Amino acid sequence: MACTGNNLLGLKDFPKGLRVLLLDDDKDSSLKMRSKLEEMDYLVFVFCNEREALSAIANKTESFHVAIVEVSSSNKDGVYKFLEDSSDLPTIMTSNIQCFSTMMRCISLGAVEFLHRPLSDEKLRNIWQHVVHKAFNAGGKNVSDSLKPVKESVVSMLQLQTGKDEPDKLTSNDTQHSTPVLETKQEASSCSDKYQAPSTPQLKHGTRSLDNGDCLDPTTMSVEGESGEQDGESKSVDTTYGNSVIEKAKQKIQLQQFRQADIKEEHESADAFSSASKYSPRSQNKDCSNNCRGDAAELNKASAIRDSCGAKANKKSKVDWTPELHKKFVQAVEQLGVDQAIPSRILEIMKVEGLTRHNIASHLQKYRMHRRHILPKADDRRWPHPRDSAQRSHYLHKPVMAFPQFHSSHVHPAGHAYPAWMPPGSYPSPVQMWGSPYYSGWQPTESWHWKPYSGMHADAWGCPVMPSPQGSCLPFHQNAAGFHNANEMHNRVGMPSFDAYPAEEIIDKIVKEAIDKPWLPLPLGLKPPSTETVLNELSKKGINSIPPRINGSHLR
DNA sequence: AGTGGAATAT
DNA sequence: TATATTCCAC
Repeated sequence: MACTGNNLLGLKDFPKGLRVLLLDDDKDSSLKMRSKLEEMDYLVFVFCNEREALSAIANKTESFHVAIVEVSSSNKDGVYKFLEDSSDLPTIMTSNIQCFSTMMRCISLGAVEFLHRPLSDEKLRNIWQHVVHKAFNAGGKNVSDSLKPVKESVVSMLQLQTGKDEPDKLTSNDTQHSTPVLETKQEASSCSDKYQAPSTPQLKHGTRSLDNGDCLDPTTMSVEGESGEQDGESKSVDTTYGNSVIEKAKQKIQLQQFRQADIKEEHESADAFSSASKYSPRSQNKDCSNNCRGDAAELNKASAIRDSCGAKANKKSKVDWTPELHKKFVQAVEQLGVDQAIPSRILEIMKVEGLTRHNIASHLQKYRMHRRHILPKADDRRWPHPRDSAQRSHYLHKPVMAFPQFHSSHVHPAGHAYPAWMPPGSYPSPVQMWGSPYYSGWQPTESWHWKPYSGMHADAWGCPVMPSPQGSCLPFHQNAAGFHNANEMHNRVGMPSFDAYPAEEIIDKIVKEAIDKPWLPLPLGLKPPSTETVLNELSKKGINSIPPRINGSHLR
């Protein structure tokens, strides 16, 4: 399989004999990978957990040329540890998960490349590049014994290649990697320090502060639940991590997380879901009592290196109310009207597979509770008479506090991912789904797990979600923005404080918007007024037609 | 029996 | 804390 191209004859059977450390706690996955690699003439050594792998490395230093490490939501700790402790070994990450921070952290810890599954054969075959790269970048003296032969081999190959006008492809259809690598390596010694993977934008090892590199995102974890082992190489294995990837992941998340919740669902592919238990760095395999392949893997003995990893575990039973899901929920509630929103109907409208009435009831309970906090006694309130400004203010100031959520959805419209370099404080934390999106301080680890998909928090509790994309929240957002700056301090549960009241004119604006544009959803807390009152009001404002929404029918 | 909703458990 | 589960009235 390896070296099939004509021009590879000169390269002999180069990758042959390169020793690959394969760390993957999923048995099936590692077996597949192993056989592929062996087909390519690599020598593969499979490990189920990082301990075994690390001890193998320690016992026989430099006995591996390159490592391939599978990272999943449940084994990140181990993987990070492995990366930390095996800094000398070029390590390629593979994963089903689309978690940017995980990716970033791995790279920061020294991984040379992060490949998303499914892996193409080409990617796999080309892992030798990292070995060569290291061989030439480690500096003349520091080239380890195991790398010397590689280096010499490559040098001789290059000499053989001299005279050919073109470096050529190493494999029949390799597109990007091999050529540049081969071209560079002659001057590699003069090449500066970086050991840069051929296709992965990479940070210098250890340069990056990892203070916030934890992981972060159950939503992301959900992604990996997807039939990871779609062996078809159909998907392009693009190592660049563009927004499109994130977007795709986001789109899938919802379905996946419910699929996984469904007990009947059997084929869970590479990674079982463990998002139910929050990931806590540095607590390897600790909280895995009820599932976690990590445990199983850890129990494996070194002698059993090449097998016995299995134990796919657990189905997650908890529904993860991702922002998307919540958005859908709120949408349904809005559609039904808060008063008429009952679990069964919400369920109907949401049409989310796997979601049960109970799930919704539970969420609804929480939702209502939250609203109650925001709008204490709101139910008893009546649409205030504008003439009585004191009363109006009294009635409105609390409902109004929900507006910042519009801000959230507008300044950062759903579907827009923030650049990774954007300081975390620069965008509203998705964590504030239930509360104010304005708290911009650092979140506890488990709290900011949505960060990578920062677009996802677009809707917050009570934020009326538009059924159609009209940008219709804008007015509210603008209004809200006017006062909310004075209101950035919140209590510990993220609820807005009510100390500062919005300016009267802002309230006026909001009310006016609500009246003038009845097709927009009412801001949270603004109860549809009685027809009578409204008619009164409208006539005062010179409006004679009665918008359908105010008339009692629901936005559809 | 099925539902909604509050209370309670995990 | 978030979500599931239980309980109870209807």
